[in-house]
Amino acid sequence: MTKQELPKIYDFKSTEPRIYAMWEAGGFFKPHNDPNKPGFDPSIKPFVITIPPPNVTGELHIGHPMFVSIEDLMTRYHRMKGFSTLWVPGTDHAGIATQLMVERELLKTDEVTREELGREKFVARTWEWKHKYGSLITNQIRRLGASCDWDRERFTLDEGLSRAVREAFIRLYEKGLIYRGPRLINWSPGLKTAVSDLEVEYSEEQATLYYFKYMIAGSEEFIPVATIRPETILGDTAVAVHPEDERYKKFIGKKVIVPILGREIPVIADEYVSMDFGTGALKITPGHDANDYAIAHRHNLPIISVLDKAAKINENGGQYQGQDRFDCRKNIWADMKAAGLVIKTEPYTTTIPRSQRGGEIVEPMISEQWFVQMESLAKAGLDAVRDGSIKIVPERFEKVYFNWLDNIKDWCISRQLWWGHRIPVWYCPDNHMTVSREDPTQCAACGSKEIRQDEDVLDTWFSSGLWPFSTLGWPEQTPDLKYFYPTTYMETGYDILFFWVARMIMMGIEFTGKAPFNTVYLHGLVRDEIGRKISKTTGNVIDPLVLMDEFGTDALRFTMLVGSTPGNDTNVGPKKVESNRNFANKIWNAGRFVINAIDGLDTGKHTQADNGTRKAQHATWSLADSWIWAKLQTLIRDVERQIQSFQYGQAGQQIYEFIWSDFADWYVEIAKEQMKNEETREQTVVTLVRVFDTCLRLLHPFTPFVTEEVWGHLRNAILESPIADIAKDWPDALIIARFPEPREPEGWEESKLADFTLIQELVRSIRNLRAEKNIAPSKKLAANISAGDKVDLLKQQSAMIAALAGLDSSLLVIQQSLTEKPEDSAAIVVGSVEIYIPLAGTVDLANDKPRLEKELKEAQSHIERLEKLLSSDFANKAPAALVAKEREKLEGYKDTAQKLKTQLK
RNA sequence: GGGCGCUUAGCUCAGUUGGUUAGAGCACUUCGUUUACACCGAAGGGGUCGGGGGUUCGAGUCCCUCAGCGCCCACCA
Repeated sequence: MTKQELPKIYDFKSTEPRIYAMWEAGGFFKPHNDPNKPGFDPSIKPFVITIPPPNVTGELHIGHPMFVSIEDLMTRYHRMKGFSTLWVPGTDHAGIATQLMVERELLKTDEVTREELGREKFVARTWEWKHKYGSLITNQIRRLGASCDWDRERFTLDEGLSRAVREAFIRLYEKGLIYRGPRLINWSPGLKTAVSDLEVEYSEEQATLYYFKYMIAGSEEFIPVATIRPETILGDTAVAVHPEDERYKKFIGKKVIVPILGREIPVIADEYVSMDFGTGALKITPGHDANDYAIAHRHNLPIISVLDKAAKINENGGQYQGQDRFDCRKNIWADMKAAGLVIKTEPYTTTIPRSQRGGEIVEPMISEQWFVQMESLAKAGLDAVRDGSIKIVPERFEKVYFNWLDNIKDWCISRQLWWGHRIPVWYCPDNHMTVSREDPTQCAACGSKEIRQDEDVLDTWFSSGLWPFSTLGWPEQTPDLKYFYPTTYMETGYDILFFWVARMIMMGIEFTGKAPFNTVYLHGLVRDEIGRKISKTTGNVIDPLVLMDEFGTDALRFTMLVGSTPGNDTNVGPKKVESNRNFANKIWNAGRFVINAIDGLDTGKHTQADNGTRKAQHATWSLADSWIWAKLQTLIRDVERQIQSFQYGQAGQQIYEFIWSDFADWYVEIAKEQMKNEETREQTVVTLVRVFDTCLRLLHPFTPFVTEEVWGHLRNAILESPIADIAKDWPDALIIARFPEPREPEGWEESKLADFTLIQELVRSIRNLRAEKNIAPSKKLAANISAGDKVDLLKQQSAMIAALAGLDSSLLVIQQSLTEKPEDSAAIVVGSVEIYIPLAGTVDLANDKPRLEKELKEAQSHIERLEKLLSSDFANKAPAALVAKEREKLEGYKDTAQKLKTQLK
């Protein structure tokens, strides 16, 4: 492939699908060491991630690129490191979300509700939906470049995982950790199902506090009580006061009359009641309030439910029966007012419990549900993190995790939904329970054939909690499970630490005896360009598909990775993605340049030195060759260290800067010069190739598409060139190439770095002068250089300096010291080096003085600072090397200052 | 009521064993279409690192404290 055939602009649109198809068809996403295949070697270390399964009916949102970018980076990095790498993909049945979606669709197309359709048909319908649209999200995940082993794709409701769910339920049940019973739970009236504590969100809202009278039976006296939910008065079974409260002590043990209903209920004493809050008296509604429920238990109070499943007042609500909870609130208050029981109302800010899904107000209600007893599970989960079996990144989330598990409550796992894993419990007419791994045909206790299965399904998170091992075949001891479990990293958002991560840990330990992963990496949430939470109502939704269409997948991925740090939220907007699109294009064009350089090599003229021989030829390298190679070694070390410590953003940033600033802006420009010379040409191309190849390898986990594409072209170009040996052990695709390792010892050729930095400074100063003096870039300048002890270096590098700074080589004089100061020249001073640019006639040199004075002033301020520093305790207490470095700097500035002073005389 | 995070250039953010002129992208100014790239290049301008105190030879980085913003957890009617 020659330059003409490669377009100037990287065409990600046609490249990405082609590259992905190539990877997938090539089997590159599969672990190279597969326990199901002959030749399996158990001693090879696996690296495993199970994907946080997206909702099967979901569509790509901006959160997906975040986790895919990170997990794919982790996966690709380890694959390139030689691990037998497996990223298990899959989807979640997402009970409520999916059911709602299908219900909505059903209503629209068929105008029937799910109840009208019936359970069996509805579930069938949902499966249809899943088959039809389930691949939408996985294809979108593919588009992000995810290198998952799609042959191992799983679904939480598929046969194997359903078996796992049933096994897990039964084991917990047999252990006595699962129980069923009426408890106060959070009820979602719209969805008509119980939800767990975690699914309730509390929002601060303006509400009204209603003050009213609880009349003492047979008396004109009353106890004032306040409530936010007057309709719950219907379910009151006591009024509680503090035992020490002088105001109400006399009423303890007496009866009060429930407004409107006229029931008599006791006045009780309980220390829970705070005397200095509200009226100091508390109405007790055990059926609809968690605290009241607890108090009722202490005092053996009856429990009255007044709401039905739709949150309408039930038969216990007397005349209000059938009213909606909020209508009842108004009506009962009006009636109480009429009865003279009302004291006052006042505005009040309080926390309102709302359903995480849909946002409706959730009601605490008594209901028959299934629970998992969490205490022992939580303890094991705590220990695993405490003893270091599991590490959480960033560490601060460990505290959050501990805090939650330390205060854990039993988990309500039953949901009154149809889409999900049905609870594997059957009842006979005598209400014997049969709990079974296989669907039973008769009651285990009485043999009755008339058994019916529990109507409820399990909380979606119950099956997700098994994900790291259920996807690998558990409860079967499959080869996959034996080799790939426990998995390595669990990467997900901090927002589901409790929902998912904690439960996977607890269930993993419970069922497999092992922590399901050794590291939890938590990423932050994606916010919009100015840091607002993304929501449909704000209208700031960012569609990743649009971003990919416009800027390419690599650009989006790089944006996600760079500038974000573990556990912190990230702002994303099109501008960032655009600048990273430019980066992809930069890589493309750097590639074009290198390929072009290879194509320029003349087969006849070049010896076929092999790679090893070239490696030994450092002595023949130019300063620039050594410099870029030395910087590359540092880069490799830094990137390795950063990836190991999960600083992916930093790693990406460093590679970016190396490619753009060091390689493209400096080395490539120098290479253009070096390639003009037959003697340095081949070596230059070899350096270009080796450095650029390393860059592509380093970058591949970040921006897989463009690196793979360019690398392919590069490889082809090399293989057809006289330096083909360089690529002779390269694999077919970059995705399976080895990740770079340092090739030289630390600190290799450090002196070259300093030498090159001096050249850079000189070149910059000359360019600066040109800019300041408004000298046309095309104008070649003459220069006299007094180089002092750098004379040999500058003489050797004169061609390079001339080329980079736009000097005329034939008018470039470099001497140790000039015999006399050139007239009519602008002077530049860098340390001991003085450069004179004759500018007579072109510019007015009279006004050159301020420039030099400014520089002198600057140098002097440095001298002052450094002298102060070096005369302080710093000189005695700081590491010697550091002190020496500062001394050297001081000498440099002194040189500069002194020379500038002479200039100014 | 507890806990956590953030506060660094006009904007959005990096800056992990404390090391001495604090970085990037975008935006801005000037110049430039030199055969990798104008999705580019060159040269610039711009920051008392939220305030105060402390530890240290040395603090954006560690400790204390205050302030503002945000998040999580929590049973006060």
